[in-house]
Amino acid sequence: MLDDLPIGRAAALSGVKVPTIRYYEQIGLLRPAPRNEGNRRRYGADDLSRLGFIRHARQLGFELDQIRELIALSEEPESPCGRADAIARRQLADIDDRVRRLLALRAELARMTEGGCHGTIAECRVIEVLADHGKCAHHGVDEAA
Amino acid sequence: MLDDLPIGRAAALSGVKVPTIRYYEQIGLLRPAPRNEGNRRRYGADDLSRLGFIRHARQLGFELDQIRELIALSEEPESPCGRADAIARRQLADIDDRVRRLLALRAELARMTEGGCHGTIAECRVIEVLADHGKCAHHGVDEAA
DNA sequence: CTGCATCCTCTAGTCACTAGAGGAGCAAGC
DNA sequence: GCTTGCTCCTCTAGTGACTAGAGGATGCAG
Repeated sequence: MLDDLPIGRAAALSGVKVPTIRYYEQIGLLRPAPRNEGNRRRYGADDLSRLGFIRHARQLGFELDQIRELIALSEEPESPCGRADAIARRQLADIDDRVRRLLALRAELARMTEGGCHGTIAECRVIEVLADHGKCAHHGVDEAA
Repeated sequence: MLDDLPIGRAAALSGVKVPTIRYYEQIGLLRPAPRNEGNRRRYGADDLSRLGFIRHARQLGFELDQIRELIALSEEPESPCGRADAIARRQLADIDDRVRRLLALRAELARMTEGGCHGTIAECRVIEVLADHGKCAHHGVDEAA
């Protein structure tokens, strides 16, 4: 009976770690679990289902605030689904952007490591390329500093 | 003369933000800058070059510890470059892995948003798919929770 | 001198967890 | 009943790479 599970069982069944479940409760993504006389949390099927939803959304790269919104939407079955769709589409665009950047970075690293490495640092393409930004093939990709 | 620059100029010329420069000095990636009588940091060409190296490596996704190591290597021109090459190759493999995962996630999101959205939450594929993990096309991609 | 921009240190926050200290509860085995 | 080992509890702080902002000092132009 999925109705009286300790947190360890809930973690095992949901794939979400014990401390992470506590964290989600703390930040309000999961309702506060009722406790037994020993003050231990007790979880039911609804909780497992919620955890699965969160886990799945995290895997898809949604941020917790987006997940919070998706959950709120899921609890209002009569509302229009445009908002959920927009969140997912934005996520899709974000992934596209990240892939594009990663592929550009990959190309540069491949160039760097091309032909292997047979000598010393003084002749090393990896160090050389990092040190000479004129050789940087992706100016404009500014995601840090 | 690139030999007596205040931090703001160094930031502008290197593309690394003022607080980030201070941060890099704090964590030892950048030597502590000499100060003028007003206790303001002064930077020279070598510093700008170092900042450029760090920035470029960050853009390529190297972690600061890896960058620390690459810098140490770059300061020993006679040493074998196998280590730098290995760091870069690992980064390449990491990017490949991330792209692969992102593409799998993209496929699932695309499926989710396919056909647009015309109704309510009760019929919403985004919410439906997140709620039903049997429909999850990428079991095994476990990068969170 | 005033005002504004730049610089300083320091503390704490961001995001999504994660680690661990110190203690309590629980159940099986003796 | 006692012991042992596992699970659970709260709380604090850490991770990585920054980032924000408070409160104050410096420098320069008007």
